[in-house]
Amino acid sequence: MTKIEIDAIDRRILAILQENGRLSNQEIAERVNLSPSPCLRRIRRLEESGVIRGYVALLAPQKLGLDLLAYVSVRLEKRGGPLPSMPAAGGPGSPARAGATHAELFRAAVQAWPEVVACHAMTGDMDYLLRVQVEDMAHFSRFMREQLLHHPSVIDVKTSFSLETFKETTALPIP
Amino acid sequence: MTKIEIDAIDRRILAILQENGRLSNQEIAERVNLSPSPCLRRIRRLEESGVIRGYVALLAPQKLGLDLLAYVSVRLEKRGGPLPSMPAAGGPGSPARAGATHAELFRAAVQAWPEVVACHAMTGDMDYLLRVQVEDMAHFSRFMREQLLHHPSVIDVKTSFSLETFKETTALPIP
DNA sequence: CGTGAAACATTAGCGGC
DNA sequence: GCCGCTAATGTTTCACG
Repeated sequence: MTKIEIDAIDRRILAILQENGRLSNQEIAERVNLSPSPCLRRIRRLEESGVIRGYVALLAPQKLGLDLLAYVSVRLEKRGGPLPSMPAAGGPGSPARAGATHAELFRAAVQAWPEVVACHAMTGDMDYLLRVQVEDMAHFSRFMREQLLHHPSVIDVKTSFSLETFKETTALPIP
Repeated sequence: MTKIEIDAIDRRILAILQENGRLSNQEIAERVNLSPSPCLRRIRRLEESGVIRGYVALLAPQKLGLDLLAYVSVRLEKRGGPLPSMPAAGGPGSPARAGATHAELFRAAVQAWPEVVACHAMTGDMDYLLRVQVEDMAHFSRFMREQLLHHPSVIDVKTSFSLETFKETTALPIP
């Protein structure tokens, strides 16, 4: 987590790459009025410092048949863990660990569920907010029944469905 | 919105590009056991059909000083628009249009606010869910006062803050 | 689907401001 | 320190078998 100086040119480079991560270094260099080598040096510096976390392709959920997006608020059991003391419990491959708290177990489960594309601990009545992307209501129902509600740490859930998405960007407002 | 067939190799290509959108075509071709040209043809087809929406760089909010993430539920005025009938109201550059509904005005405002990185119409008590990314509580407070609560269509808001993000991926679960 | 060749892009080293 | 040039290397892309 090295501290890093970001000047006006760096900010322009970041703004460009947030919109199109596949532009060639030459193209970017032209747009920021630099020659290719210093431009590339800046990009590498931004990558190595972690300001640029990575490059990804964005897919269209509907084209893949992922027509249902839900936000699910979750409340967890607070006291102790579900396995108070089982020294050698769970064979290899079991996610359960002795001494694991409800929160730890829940977070590990969330990592393993591909339909959960985001999970935050939140202020307010509920403990976690999950963003869940699935094909349809049948899949959502199955996910709730067999995964989320089946999880021993989950006490309560509240779901809201997205009717329509009006804005959805990975581009952050660069200060 | 052309219908498109996606086979097992296409799915592997999509999975790879969702993780790293900057891999060379050669590298991808190797991983899916194809030579570069048919692999590139598949990628182009996925791009042109819209399954691949685009390529972006992902930035680290904290490295940019964007330390506060909030989810804001919004309820809108339902009846009529704020300008019931002003034939030529609003100079050039004004977003207000004669006959615009509250929902239309609100959505246009959301598009123009860079701190709002996502906006969905939702089921449940509230009409919209906004994801808001800002530097700190001072900026959030200013955004609420001067933008969101100042908007004529907004009746009521409820905010939850993210305490910690445990999962956050742009990678969709390919069915 | 695969091959090969031309066009293009990336990257390291070096000199100059 | 940061910029820009050059030259070698690697990658993309297209016509064709």
